[in-house]
Amino acid sequence: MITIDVDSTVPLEDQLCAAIRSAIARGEVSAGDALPSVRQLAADLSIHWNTVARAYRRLQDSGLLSVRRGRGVFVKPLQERIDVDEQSSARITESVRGAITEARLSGMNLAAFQDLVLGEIKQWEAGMP
Amino acid sequence: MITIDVDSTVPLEDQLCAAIRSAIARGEVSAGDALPSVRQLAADLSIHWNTVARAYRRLQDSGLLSVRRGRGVFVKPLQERIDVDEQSSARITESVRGAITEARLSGMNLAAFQDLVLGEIKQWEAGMP
Amino acid sequence: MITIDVDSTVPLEDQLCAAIRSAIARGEVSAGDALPSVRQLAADLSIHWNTVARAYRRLQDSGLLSVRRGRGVFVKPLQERIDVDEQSSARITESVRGAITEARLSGMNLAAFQDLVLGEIKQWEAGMP
Amino acid sequence: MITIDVDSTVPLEDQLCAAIRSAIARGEVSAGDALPSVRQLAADLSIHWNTVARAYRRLQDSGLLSVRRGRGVFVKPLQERIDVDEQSSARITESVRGAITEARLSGMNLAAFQDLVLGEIKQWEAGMP
DNA sequence: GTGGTCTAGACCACG
DNA sequence: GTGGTCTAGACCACA
Repeated sequence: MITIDVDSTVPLEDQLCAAIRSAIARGEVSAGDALPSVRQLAADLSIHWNTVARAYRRLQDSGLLSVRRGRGVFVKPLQERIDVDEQSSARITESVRGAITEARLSGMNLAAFQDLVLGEIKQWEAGMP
Repeated sequence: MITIDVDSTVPLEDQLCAAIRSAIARGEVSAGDALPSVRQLAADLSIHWNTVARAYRRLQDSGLLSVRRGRGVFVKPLQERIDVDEQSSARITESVRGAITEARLSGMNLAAFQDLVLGEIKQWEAGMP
Repeated sequence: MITIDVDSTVPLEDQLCAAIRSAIARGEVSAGDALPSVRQLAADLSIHWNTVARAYRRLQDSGLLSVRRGRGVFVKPLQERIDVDEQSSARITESVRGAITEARLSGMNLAAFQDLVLGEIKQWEAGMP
Repeated sequence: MITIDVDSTVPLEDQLCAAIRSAIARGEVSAGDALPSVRQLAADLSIHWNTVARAYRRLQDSGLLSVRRGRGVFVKPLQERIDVDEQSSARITESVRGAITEARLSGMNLAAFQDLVLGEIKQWEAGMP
């Protein structure tokens, strides 16, 4: 399910991108699936369809979606995605370091953090088919 | 070392906050240490001092820094910080999930991700005094 | 061989026109040769036959193809083509300038660019009957 | 000088991108120079400033410009551009082949084409400092 | 002052 | 029907 918070200071477009990325990552939509049309999703979220179109386009540019005029929007299969190799590896590491930064700043115990991470990974594992 | 990227779309102010948080988290500056003055840091980074002042202000509001007029800016010790438990726990989890999302989107192996995280944690451990 | 990229932002119709023009230019199909039928080509490319029909129509209008109902689609001989002198000269110059713009933007050496062009021309020469 | 044709079927945004690329390539604006502000250029061209902003952003994404909120828009020096190596080389070759395609389609003589290209290159040379 | 985001709605071209 | 482009103008955040 894709949801956004119109009261957040984070731009709707960014929220949408994140929500869709997350939905794909969690497997809620699979490769080849069609996403709601620009106008449909906009209506569901009560935002302007232009905002949805911009988010879809950004995700196409980053290789996650295939936006086809007159056809609709589709999730690309993993192997056809562009950035799998170079960029994404760096982005994952960056993400992990960001999490560690948060943990250290709040004085979290090293062991506690490790538990947290392993717990989240377990949930990931559990959700897998 | 605090660096920023003037070409990024991320506001300089946000970048600064993140960079200072990260420096504190990595232990480059310790509790009680003084940070460069607003004008000094602004000159070092070639940005407007107003931007630095606003970033310092935000970090003060979130309890990380102590800004004393005429004295300077100092890193607060952990126990004096405000947000240790309440918000930060949620933020850490959010961060970890973000990392997992990235990993899944790029088709990364579960075990590989776990290795990556544990490796980063080890580096954290090693850097600790 | 005619290929298209359904994920491109460039309209399929435009891609098709360009691909056919290129195939003719490269001599893959010669004057008098028949092109695949609208429905045949559409099936080969997995696109709507309407799109193919429109592309053929455009190329007919620009004098490259001859579409004969019930017979098929044929490549016109050069001398029967319409636009040999008038527009095309301008278009060629425009094309060349575009290439030069690209070269300059990427800081390419003048001599290197000249070599590149002469090399490509040689390939053209070699491919000629 | 940056001009566009509002009657063209080519999107204004695309025309703008091309015009700015060309202006940079021809050396009308140099590395470090400021471009007109979004609203200024829009007023000059009698189009909406949003369209200008989108074009500027695309050129930033492709590494040609540096768009700084609150500061303005600047031309990046060559060495700081992103795509100099891999992509642009392919794009130049593609461009050259496009020009050759046009030439062959219009039945242009091989020697004539070569002359045309060398002439254009001379103009490039002449315009260089 | 700058650019960024969002809404609103017209109009177009593609499939 | 789809998405794409452009205009228009409000509102915001940054420098």
